Amino acid sequence: MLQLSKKVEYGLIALRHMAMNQRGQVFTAKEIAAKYDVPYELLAKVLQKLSKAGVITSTQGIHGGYALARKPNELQVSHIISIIEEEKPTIAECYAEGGEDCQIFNVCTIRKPLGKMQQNLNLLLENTTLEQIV
Amino acid sequence: MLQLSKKVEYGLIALRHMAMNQRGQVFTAKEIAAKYDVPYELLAKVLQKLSKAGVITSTQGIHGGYALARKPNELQVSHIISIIEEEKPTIAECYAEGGEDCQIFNVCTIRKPLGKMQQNLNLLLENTTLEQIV
DNA sequence: TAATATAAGACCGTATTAGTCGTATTTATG
DNA sequence: CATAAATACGACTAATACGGTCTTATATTA
Repeated sequence: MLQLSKKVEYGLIALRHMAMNQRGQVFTAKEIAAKYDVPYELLAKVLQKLSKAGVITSTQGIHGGYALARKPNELQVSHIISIIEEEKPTIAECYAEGGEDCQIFNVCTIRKPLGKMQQNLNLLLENTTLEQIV
Repeated sequence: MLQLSKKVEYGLIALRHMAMNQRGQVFTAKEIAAKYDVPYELLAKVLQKLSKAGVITSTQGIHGGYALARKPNELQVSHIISIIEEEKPTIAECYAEGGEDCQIFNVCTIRKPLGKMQQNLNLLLENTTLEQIV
C-alpha cells in the first residue's frame, strides 16, 4: 500500500552507493549485490534500465561495471521510479498513462479532488533527489 | 506502484457521497454501489470497517444504512487508509509495524534518508481531509 | 581463448488484491 | 408474525503483480 517496490529500493541503494564514492568510479552489479545482500539478477536488471536511461553509464567486459552519470542533486526520485517501473508514480490508475480507461472514470467523483494530492506527491518525489539520500 | 487500493478508492467515493449531503442522512451500500458502479459486496465490506472504526454509523434493518459520523474536516485521508487497509500507509516495509523484520534492515542504507520522505507523505495524507475531497 | 562483465528476455512461484458467495442477524412494516 | 430489506461476517475464488531465477548472447580484457 503506497510502497516503493523492491526494484526501486535496490536501485536507490545502488545509486546511493555510487554517489557516496568518487564520481566516475565503476562498480559491478555483483559487488553491490553482495555488499547489500540483494539478489544479483534483480539488481542487474534494474541497473540495466538505469543505464539505458542514461542515469548511469555501463561498460561491458572484464573490467566493466556501472558508474554514476549525473550529479546526485540532479537525480530526482520521481525520475528514478519512472525509469525502473516504466511508468510514473501515481496515486490512482486515472493519473497514469491511459488513465481514461479506468472502469469508473466517468462516474468517479474523487478524481478531481485527489488530483491535488497527486500533485503534492509529484512535488515530494521531485524535490527528493539522490543527494538527500546520500 | 504507490497507488491507493480499490478498496480505499471505493471508501473515499462513498464517504464523499455522504459528505455531500445532509449530515446524518442514511445511505445504503446498495444505492452507493449502484450510483458509482462499484462492486456492492466489496463496498459493503469497506463500509463495515469504517463503521466499526466509528467513522460512519450503521443501522441494520429495513430502513438501515450508513451515515457519516464525523465532520468532513476531521477525517484525514491517512486515517481512512489505516482503517481500510488495517495498516498505516508506508513508503517501505521498514516504516510499517514490525519493520525491523525487513530482510535487509541492517545493511539498508536508504532507510534513514527515506524517513524524511515518509514523514512528508504522512503530512500530506494527514493534511488531506474528506473536506478537500468534497 | 578463457574469464568476467553487461544485455535481454523468458520463466516461475507466491503474495496480494479484487471480487464473489453464502449465511446469519437485525429491524420496519403489512 | 411473516416477509422484505438491510447490515455483519467469514470463506472462497480469480486475476494480477511482484520478487526472484534461469538461460543465452554479447562485449572486453588479459
